[in-house]
Amino acid sequence: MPELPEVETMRRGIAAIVGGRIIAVQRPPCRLKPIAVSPSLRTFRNRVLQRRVAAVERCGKRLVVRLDDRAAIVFEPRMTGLVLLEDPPDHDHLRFRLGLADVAASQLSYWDRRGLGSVRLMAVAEFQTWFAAGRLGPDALQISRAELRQQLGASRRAIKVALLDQQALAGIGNLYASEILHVAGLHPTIPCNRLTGRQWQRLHTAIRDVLDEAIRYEGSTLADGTYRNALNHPGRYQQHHRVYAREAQPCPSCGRGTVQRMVQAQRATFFCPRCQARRERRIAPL
DNA sequence: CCCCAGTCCTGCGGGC
DNA sequence: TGCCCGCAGGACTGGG
Repeated sequence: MPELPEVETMRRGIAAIVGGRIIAVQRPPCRLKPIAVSPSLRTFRNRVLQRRVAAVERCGKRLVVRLDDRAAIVFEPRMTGLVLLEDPPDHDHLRFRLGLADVAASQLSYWDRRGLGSVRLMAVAEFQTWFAAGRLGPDALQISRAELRQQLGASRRAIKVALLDQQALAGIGNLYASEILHVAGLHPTIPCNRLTGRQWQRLHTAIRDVLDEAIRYEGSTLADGTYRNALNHPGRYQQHHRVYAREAQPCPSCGRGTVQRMVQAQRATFFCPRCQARRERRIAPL
């Protein structure tokens, strides 16, 4: 579930590791299937021990810990991964740990309940090649309106499905796709190539507004309680969701529609049929 | 180009 | 009380 706002909150939360020297790389004993760590732990250690953390960045839903030697440790939390300074929620799902010296934070932990996430050490050149190959589109917070339209405009896919395409733009997942379309007043099934210029403008604004708002509330912690920030505190944006997981409840925007749930590309989509009508009400001519 | 189903993985809650 | 099953969905893959 960590999407752009949650990963950005993680990034801000671990800023205190910058300047730290890596003095340990551990994979704590765990009876569960190990998560993907590459290269092997031995090679990983050889390359990162005694290196310093130069910066902590974010690319879409990935957290990038840059080292002082043109390499980076890339955390990809996928559904249930957390990057923490504090002790994790439990030790059964603690998957990976960096020991640090010379900074207040003595360790950085990667915790992942379902274990779908990964930790990869990459040369920065390798990472950039990966971007250049188009595996990851422009970051959803950086993308311009023109770029957004360029990336998605020709597609016949439903706009909701297209927003999840990380090759088109990076950072939006299932939860925020529904929230963004609601704020933009767009029906989730509209094909991208049918959106008008005005609708692209609304979509672009809504992407920025919803993601910024979610970051301000430190992301969304759903009913399962999994998501935590770097200090093991839950997010608060779930209290401000307009449609996500609010099926059959009154729409908080118009107060008259009822939030509907549908399935697109095997994923739940939530929307208000009144705020997000397939055919927009046209402004009455004079 | 794009859609769909299957894969990975664990925990939770519904149904019986 | 327990067990099975479906569901959650991010990234990826193979088939159509």
